[in-house]
Amino acid sequence: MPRTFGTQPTHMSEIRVLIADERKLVRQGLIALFTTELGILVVGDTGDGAEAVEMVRDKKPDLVIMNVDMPTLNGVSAAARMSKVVPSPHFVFLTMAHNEVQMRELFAVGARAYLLQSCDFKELVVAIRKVAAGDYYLTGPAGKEMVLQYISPPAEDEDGERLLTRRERELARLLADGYSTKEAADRLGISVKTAETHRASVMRKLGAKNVTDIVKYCIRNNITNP
Amino acid sequence: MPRTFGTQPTHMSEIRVLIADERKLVRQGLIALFTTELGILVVGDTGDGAEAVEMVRDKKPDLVIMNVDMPTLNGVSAAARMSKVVPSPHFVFLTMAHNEVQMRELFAVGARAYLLQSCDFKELVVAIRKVAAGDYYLTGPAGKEMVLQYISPPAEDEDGERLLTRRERELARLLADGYSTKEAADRLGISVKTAETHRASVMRKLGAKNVTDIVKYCIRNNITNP
DNA sequence: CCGTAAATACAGTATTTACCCTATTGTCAT
DNA sequence: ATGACAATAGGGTAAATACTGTATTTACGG
Repeated sequence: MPRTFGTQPTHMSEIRVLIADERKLVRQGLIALFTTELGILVVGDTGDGAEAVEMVRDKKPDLVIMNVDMPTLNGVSAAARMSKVVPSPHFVFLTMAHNEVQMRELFAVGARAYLLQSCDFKELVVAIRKVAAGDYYLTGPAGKEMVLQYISPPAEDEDGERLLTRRERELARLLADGYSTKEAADRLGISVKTAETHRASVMRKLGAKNVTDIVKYCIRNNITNP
Repeated sequence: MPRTFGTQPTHMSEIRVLIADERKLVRQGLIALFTTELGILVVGDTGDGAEAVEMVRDKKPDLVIMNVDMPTLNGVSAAARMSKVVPSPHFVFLTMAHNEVQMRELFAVGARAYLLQSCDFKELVVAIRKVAAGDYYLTGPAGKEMVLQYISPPAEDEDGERLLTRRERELARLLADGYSTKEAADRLGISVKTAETHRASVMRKLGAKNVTDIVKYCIRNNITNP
């Protein structure tokens, strides 16, 4: 296991943590909480997905605490990028609302822990220690035995929910957040034409007749808020 | 002003704050941050809107820091209920993403401050002190001069729902139901041009930038379902 | 009854977007 | 290598929307 070498002259070295959450207030709050927690060191924090990838390269954290609901770069794709960095970190995901589909995706891209933001800080610490020890952690209601079920099968889609690709979902989210196709294209750094293609795919796959349907789909699936 | 009596034998008494956010992790983080901030005392925290109302009654905070995106009881209606408590607190709202319409609604129900969760903790402290001093605070991009514009004239009626005329509301509903402007016009038996006028009025009144905002407004106000 | 404001209705024109195609590249598993 | 699929992008036409006006109807206080 790559995790068992590199930073363990004394096997009681601190767990190096990177915090990725678009809400600075939340990051600051977590940092404040971690200062009282021995054995866990926050080596960096960022509100931007792309920057998070950079910081993983520079700071080489043992694990990344990431908010799933990051509009600039969603958890799934951000995690996928970070996984490519040489000493790849583990991932602890925080989510607003439990979402079965989302959870499957996250474990598919290498998540080690999945926690609700409504959880207690103590629980987060427990999760971090477990993950740092090479273990998995799933929040209460979702049983631990579920983990194995999630990490192995890529979770095929029969609900008609996970048929969206990464890019399609990112676009759908931006559209639901009120951005026009053009604005969304700018945000994603792609051509308007490409964004239109993705949008068309989203609408075809969801059976959406217009943007309104996309908005409602995203609200129903906790991808965005009304 | 009701705020100037009750808890100020020494006018340097602490500002009593109640934190209402569904995410316990965030509440704990804020509490940790506030412990280092002199003059601000967190008298309670809750993740439930209804409980928040109770706590306002019991703890009599000077102000309530509330997350707008609470599913159990949304910010607008929660604030409306709390305002009815005898020494009614001021409100500092935290939001995930800036939303013009939402902001109007919040100031209509008595908001004193409106901040993004991506703001710095220092900014939150500034906002709190301003509000405690009887002032208003609006996050950076939204100019301060906007405040007066929002607090005095907007929101004619209590619910903020009847600021739309009959026709405008009918159209908004159809749009939120997924009909195009043209289809909605047909349904209402009016010209597309007229429908466009109504739609423009709706968007102006709600501060909606596009149809997406209208959809969300209708969902928030139970005019349609997601 | 009358004046005024608001609501409702509609038009023309310029610009933007949606929506239909096709097409290339890279990745990945068979 | 080959087929499947994701991601990228362009072209062209119809549709939607923005912007700027105007006219009729309704509501209401003086």
